[in-house]
Amino acid sequence: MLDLRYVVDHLDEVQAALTRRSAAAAETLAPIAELGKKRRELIVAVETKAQQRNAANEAMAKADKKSPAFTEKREELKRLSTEIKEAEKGLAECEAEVQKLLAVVPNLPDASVPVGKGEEDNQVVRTWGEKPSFAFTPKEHVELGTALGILDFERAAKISGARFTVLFGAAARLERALISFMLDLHTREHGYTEVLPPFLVKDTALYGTGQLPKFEEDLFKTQKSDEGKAFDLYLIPTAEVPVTNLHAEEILDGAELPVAYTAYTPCFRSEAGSHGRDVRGLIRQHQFDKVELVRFTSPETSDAQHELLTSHAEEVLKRLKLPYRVSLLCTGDMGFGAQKTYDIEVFLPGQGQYREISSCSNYGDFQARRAQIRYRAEPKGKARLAHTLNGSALAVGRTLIAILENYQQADGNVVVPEVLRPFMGCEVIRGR
RNA sequence: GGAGAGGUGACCGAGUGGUCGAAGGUGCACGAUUGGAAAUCGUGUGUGCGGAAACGUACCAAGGGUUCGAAUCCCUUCCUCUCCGCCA
Repeated sequence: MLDLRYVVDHLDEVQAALTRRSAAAAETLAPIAELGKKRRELIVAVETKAQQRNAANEAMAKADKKSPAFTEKREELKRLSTEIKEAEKGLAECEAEVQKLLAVVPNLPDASVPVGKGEEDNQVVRTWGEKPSFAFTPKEHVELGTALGILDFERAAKISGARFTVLFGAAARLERALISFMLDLHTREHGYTEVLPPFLVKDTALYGTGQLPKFEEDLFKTQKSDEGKAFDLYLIPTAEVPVTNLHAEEILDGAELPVAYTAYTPCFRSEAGSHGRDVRGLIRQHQFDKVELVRFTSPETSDAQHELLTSHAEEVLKRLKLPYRVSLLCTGDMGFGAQKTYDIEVFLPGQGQYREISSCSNYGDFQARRAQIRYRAEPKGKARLAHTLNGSALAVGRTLIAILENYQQADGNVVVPEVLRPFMGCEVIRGR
């Protein structure tokens, strides 16, 4: 969420910045600023009256309760009190209105983010690794996995419908190996603390990270209701939600920054708008595994921390010897809350193209303001909003695909990347 | 699921209608003392909002109500703890 005060006081500047991302979003700013001004006026009005009431009440406390003056004063205060309640109601409505509007305004893009409409305007900033060469036509993971009997889409559909997959044998084990490998790397070498958070969260947590109120249709919501007692939790779409909210409404000790967490969780997405895209295989699923990195930093260091976090995600691909490239997303392709995002795309020989396997974003104070995540740089200093960052490192299912496609052999078997062999207990996947 | 007890500041804990943003303690910060430290003493120590500031205002789980006035009384919800039941 943007800072209301800043929007009111620097409307032109904020409008210009947001226009780079979306003209439509920028148009909502003027009415917000108007309401912001109105809000200030209402606050002054309410507080002036409250001050009168408080002073009068103090006098009442000392007055003789039987005197006629007391009775008279009481009547007067009754009126004032009613007035205050009215005024407070108006203020609350104004406040609610402005919050409602502000809650759906996306973050301002960082100055270094290129302006663009969509994917095609993203900038490739670096490429790593050699694309493998094959003496045969490389297959896609669906074909490979199905032939090996380790990926089963039909049975998944029987149980759960479209966009689910059953992993058997070596694939299930590979998934688990990847999770362990990634977590070990991040905890032992990159300094992250491992977290295993709840997979069901309250709406407030989703509001904190920005999925709500605007993107409810992408989420799965539980509905256990009995006799008026609601149990309305959402399945997490990413570990970012519970992990970032770990420090919601907290004031962190500046000396402990940056705080770095890594978490494995399954992720659940209804992907309501994605009908027809990536229908085959496990690229786009309702449920998938992901290892996430989350960092809490000071504003001064968040850019450097963003580069660092991205490098941690890249390191996973380097160790697995999977070719990839890193793109700086343009304003039109960035997520709602991000101020700057790098996508890491892995090369999939079967598809003959790069596909997203990680997205690493700096959210600035956008999430911190929503979730009230603050820190104190000096022991007696003022509490300031922290910056939050997160990135996938990596999306496990897509990593599994990348391994199948990049390490496939002419006979349809798949060589296990060296670093995973201790976890897999074998060098080649030959079937279940 | 049944029965009971609670939710007060960084923490512990007092406070049953006005003088309470809240005693006392711990912790923390600064100062004094000391060769240095411990101990001791003194001072300070929440957050948001409005304001250039002075200051004002709001907040004692959350929301609503009673009252001129609520941390204190009433209602609802949420959460925590104890015992029993159920359960991986």
